[in-house]
Amino acid sequence: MTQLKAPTLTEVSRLAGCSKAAASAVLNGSRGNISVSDALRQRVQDIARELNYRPNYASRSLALRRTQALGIYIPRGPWSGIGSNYEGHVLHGIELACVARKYNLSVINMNGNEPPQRCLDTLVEQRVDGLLVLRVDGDESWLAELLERRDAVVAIDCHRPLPGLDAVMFNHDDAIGKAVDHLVGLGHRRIGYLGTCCHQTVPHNELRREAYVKAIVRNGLQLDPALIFGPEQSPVSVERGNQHLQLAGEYGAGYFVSMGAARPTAIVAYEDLSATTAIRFLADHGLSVPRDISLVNIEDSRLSRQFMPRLTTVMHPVKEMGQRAAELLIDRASTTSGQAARAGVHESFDAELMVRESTAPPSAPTGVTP
Amino acid sequence: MTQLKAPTLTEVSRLAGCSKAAASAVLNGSRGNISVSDALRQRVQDIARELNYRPNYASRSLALRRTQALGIYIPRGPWSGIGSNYEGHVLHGIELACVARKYNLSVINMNGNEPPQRCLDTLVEQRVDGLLVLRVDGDESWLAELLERRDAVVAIDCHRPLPGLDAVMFNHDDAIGKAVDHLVGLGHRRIGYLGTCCHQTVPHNELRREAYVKAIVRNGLQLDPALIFGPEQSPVSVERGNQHLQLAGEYGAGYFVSMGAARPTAIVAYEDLSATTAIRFLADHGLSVPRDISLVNIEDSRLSRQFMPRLTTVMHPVKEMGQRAAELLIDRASTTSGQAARAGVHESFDAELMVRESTAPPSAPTGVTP
DNA sequence: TTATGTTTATTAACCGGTTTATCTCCCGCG
DNA sequence: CGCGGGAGATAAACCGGTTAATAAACATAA
Repeated sequence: MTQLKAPTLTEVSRLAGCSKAAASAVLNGSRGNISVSDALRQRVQDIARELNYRPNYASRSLALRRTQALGIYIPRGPWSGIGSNYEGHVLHGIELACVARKYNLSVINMNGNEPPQRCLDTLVEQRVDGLLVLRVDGDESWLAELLERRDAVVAIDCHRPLPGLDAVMFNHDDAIGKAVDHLVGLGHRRIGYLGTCCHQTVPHNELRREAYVKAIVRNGLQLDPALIFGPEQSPVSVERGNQHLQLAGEYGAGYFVSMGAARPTAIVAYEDLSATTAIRFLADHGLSVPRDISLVNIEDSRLSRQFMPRLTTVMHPVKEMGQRAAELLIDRASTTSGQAARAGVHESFDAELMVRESTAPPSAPTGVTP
Repeated sequence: MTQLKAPTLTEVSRLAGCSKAAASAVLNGSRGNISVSDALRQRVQDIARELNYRPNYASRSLALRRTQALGIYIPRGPWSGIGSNYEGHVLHGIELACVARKYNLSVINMNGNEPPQRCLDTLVEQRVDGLLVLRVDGDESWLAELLERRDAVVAIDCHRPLPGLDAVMFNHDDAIGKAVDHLVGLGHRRIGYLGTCCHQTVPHNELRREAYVKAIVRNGLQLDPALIFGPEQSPVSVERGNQHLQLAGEYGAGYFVSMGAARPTAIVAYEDLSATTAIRFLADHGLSVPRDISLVNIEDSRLSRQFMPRLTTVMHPVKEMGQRAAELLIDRASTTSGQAARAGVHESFDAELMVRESTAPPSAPTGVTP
């Protein structure tokens, strides 16, 4: 069941006593050669307002070969899909850009319920003018087809630059760098990295680990591989899934605790679920954060801000990234230049350090031996 | 810029050597009187597959006067808009239903960036076949117009039954009842309610407070108005906004602490931001949860599960509610019965109690005097 | 006076599907 | 042989907009 029949342009023009073409020209700045007198213009506008006329979307899209809509594809990832802080902020940014440019947002996938191939369909069916793809990590073969077809696509958080693909990306070096610098500034010398324990490829983890290594070296510290917790140090092979971040926190904390006096005095932790689980584990083993060990978390959330202690966090401007991505996409979608070669714009976003309660100067002298 | 030209039905029919009508009938079970031979059917299907033909969405919508799309409107509320656990789960459920029924999801508003009147436009423009509206609380006058036009609308979490409006709703009585029963079962007799401190109407808060009163009475306990924290007990008039939930936690905890020995031995808290802030305040004043005071939280989130202590929570099946709402809407949108009088279906959802670490038997004898 | 332009429109052809009305076979039946 | 009827198709009219082609009216210039 649908509403009472909506007024059409034909009706408006009939009531205004003019042609459809004239009415059309009035109700949206026509790009053609049609011009209208002020009197007629006024008449059409009055009638349209009176009838509460709105152009039929399907018809307009059909005629214009343009939908003024963007699609968004959010694959299920190591995070919890939409509902996580990350996706929420990205969507907020995207929506801001869409509202500003009068675009609509069409959801293709929000929770991994649909295969990525559905993106292809959506574009071929011309439901949307362009596509935003979140978190391009593992297999991006399906993206290749989109790029080949010269569709408008922008990736948000693409783990490595893909030729010809526009993307907004995290500057992991900056984020981890700021975290490490902060800890070094507090006097820490033995800084651990608590990554994931998932054996499947999780690109962020690798990029962040590399960033950690760079930051340690840049600060003139001794790089100790034993201070890095990753899948190799995990006692159990963990599948990517709901629980793997918590398990990383637990196993990672266990790993560091088992080092005894050689354990790090500070930890950079991959994500807030890991970080908070780690803190709980440390507490269960008599270690208090930040008294006995400091911890910096990557990415922000309510959890980071509400936890006891509140987590010192380095966070990316996720909302702004979403907004920028949507702007890039709308630009690309509305560029008539058509088949021009793709440049592949890559924009990288720095992070911000939020100093809260989970970091403090090391309690013991910063030597290696107890 | 857009993709290489997509194949049209006309092209398919030309290559198959038949009419558009025949091709159309093959590629979607025609409801008309057109029948096609197996040979032609096969030929058309082969060609369509080869060309990777997909019907143009706008054209199809125009001809069918139906978009197979649902709109979702999420006003900015006391919660943080999308990105919160609540919205995330609702969306997940909605998406499940849409995928199952082959509907698309179009976003009208996710973060309060657009006024509700935009819903009207979207429906008049026939962008969507129906509308899901989240969290109908304060002013619902704009909804009246939609109902008048007999548009397909389903509300999710509507604070009170609106005549003629389909809705899925929280059963607050059940949720708060389970929370209070749990505490009573543990031996608590003085149970407080920590609501909001926002003077503006927040319907959930009122409904939950009423549910609290019913539950206390039902359990044969003495109803003590002093055990209810609401806007009247708040030292400061707080505007609805980002911080009001945290402030409620702080002021509410402060209020209960100030009661001295007469303070409740257990608290039912409105929301997890309030609950965790309250726990922090109590800790700052030497009161430990659950040792000195128990706390049950309403609604679940990562925060509830990761906090120390993990929060005992009563939670509604939000995902299922979203799913059911979308199903109701799709039913209503696809019912051709048209102008039939609106029944106004209301479905109420019970809650589940998750017992975790923030509740325990009261430490002191349960009398009123110290 | 005639050529030239400008303003103000209209007509009709799209866009790419769906569907109604119609038409032709071909078969069986009386 | 004549007729009804179903299977198998087609042509053309929609759906509701946009726009190229065109034309009428009028002013201006040569």
